Amino acid sequence: MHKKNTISPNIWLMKTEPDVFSFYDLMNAPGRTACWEGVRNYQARNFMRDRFQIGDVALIYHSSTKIPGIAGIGRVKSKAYPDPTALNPSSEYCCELSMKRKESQWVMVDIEAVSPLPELIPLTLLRSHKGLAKMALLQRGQRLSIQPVAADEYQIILEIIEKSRFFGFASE
DNA sequence: GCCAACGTTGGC
DNA sequence: GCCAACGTTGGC
Repeated sequence: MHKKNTISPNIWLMKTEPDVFSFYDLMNAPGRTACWEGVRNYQARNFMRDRFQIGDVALIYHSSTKIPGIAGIGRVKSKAYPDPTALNPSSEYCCELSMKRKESQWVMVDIEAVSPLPELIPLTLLRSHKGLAKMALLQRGQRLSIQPVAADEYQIILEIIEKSRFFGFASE
């Protein structure tokens, strides 16, 4: 039985548009680490603020692109801290409410690239796995940019990665 | 580019 | 606090 404790890391799925910032950009960032700025959804923010722990796993997902899917694995390197772009008038992430209150209403975390996948796991492949049917990402109309991933779902994803390492997705 | 489905806003 | 209108997300 899975027992929740402070040792086992949480697993998160974090969406990004690769045209804006891809997993490969993260790989090439100094220290392979970047701050995950620009999250502007309360539920996603609250996950970072209340639930993110250093050492948590982050599955980096590419959205709004030709082949959406999981591109790489990252790790949470910091606790949540205020996202300063909310207070930057020249940033596309500038936030009116934050400006009015003179305090960022948004948070971010530092994410480190751990390893790219042998190949991107397409959304279509995730959909084809029965064991992932309840995964948040796959639910109709799901748009949340930061989602918790269940331990058993993560295990299935790791198995998919292991298979693709040797055989590619042709084996699926 | 379309559009379904969602989150947010604001009038009442 | 309701809910219609609007804006956004994101697969296709």
